[in-house]
Amino acid sequence: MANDLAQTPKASAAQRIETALREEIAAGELAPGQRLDEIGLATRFGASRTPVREALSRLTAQGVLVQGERRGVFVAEYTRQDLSQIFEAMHEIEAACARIASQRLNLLTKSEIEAAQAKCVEAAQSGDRAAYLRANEAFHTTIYRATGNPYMAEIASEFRHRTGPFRAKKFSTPEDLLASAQSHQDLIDDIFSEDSTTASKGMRDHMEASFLMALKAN
Amino acid sequence: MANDLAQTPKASAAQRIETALREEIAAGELAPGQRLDEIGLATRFGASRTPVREALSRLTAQGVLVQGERRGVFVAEYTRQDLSQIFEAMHEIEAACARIASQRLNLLTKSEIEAAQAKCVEAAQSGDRAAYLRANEAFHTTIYRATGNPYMAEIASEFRHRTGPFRAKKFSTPEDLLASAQSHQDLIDDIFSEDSTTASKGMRDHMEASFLMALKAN
DNA sequence: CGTCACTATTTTGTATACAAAACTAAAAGT
DNA sequence: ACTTTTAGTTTTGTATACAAAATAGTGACG
Repeated sequence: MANDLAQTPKASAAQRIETALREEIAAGELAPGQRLDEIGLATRFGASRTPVREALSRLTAQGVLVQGERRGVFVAEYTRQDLSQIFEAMHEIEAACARIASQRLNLLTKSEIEAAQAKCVEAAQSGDRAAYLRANEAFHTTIYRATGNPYMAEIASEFRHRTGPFRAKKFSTPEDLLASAQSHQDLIDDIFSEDSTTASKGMRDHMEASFLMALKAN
Repeated sequence: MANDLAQTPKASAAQRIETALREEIAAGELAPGQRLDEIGLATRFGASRTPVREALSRLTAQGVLVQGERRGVFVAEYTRQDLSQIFEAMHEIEAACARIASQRLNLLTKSEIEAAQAKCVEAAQSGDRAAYLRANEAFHTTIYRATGNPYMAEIASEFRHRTGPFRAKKFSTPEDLLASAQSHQDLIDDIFSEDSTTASKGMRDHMEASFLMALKAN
């Protein structure tokens, strides 16, 4: 039995680098607009430029990075307008997920959503911000999966990744965590109503509240 | 002044290969499920494996290609279920575009949409199938642009490209063209109502009708 | 006759090397 | 002093080489 601590025992270097960079960007460790030089990353990850280039190439194709005018790849940097448009698109996609999920509910997906929400509540009550961020992520991912549509789920995940750096700062106070968890509960009620209009409106409301919370943190 | 016939004078080899492959796949020259071997492509394009790998990597990230279980990259092959899921996602995104567009109408976007529709009607009445396909494409793209949200527009375009090979066969009869044009007109009415619910429902109806037409053609 | 093991070939992933492009900076000329 | 040119350095893109993994093929043994 392999060591569980070795997270990705047989992942290629390119994949390791890709996910590592994605996480760092999502966590805001790599600031938007920052330039990523290949050789630096190569030495940092103890690899050559080849796998680094592959990782950068894929992240660029996903919109996490952007290719500069002349030279270099940069962490995607968004103007206020860009951000508002990206969030608008994200809201629409999340609402569509909620809509589809509401039409395809079953005992399994329902229990999965409830389990994910339970973890959110737990993290919120203990005031563990990092844990809540993870649980919140998992909650939304659970809804994506509940659509039963992997294509829909993938776009939604992609947008979540894109907006990661800008959502990272929210949940500044313990009260925010509890408010978010409550908002989740309202959303669940709307989705479980199995009415597509109610479900998508519920998600829009939740996303709106979440967005305002993010704005407040900046 | 440079020669206009040299389409991409300073495009990198990797980009040339990427777009060439994308077009071949969209045109159906490379069949779904077909394996793409790096060395073969390299010799075919007169390049080395490095730019080929970069192109394959990006196309994989975009879902045009898929990585096989064990070995090799393959042209994405969709099962009936996959297709239904992809179309479902596409419908949702198109509906979201219609919804946003309806909230952001102005004289310019209205006239653009009407102009695009006029070309559809013209092509439909003259029974020019190829022209209608182009006009239809332009019509939907116009709606994407009318959202004022390039991110939304890009996802929508992406899905339209993905489903291109499977929508190509529809519009078998001249009556289909006229029916589609009429469906467009209904859709325009719904969008111009400036009621987001009506607009998104209108697009859903249109997409549904269009989808059924595509099914009929197979 | 079938199964297992071992070798050989293909294929992928990574490293390194090199050429071309572009930015930087310094020097020369006006 | 300012522009232009030109050398130098960084950086990107591509090619080739090599190692590791995987599949296929071959033969031996049950």
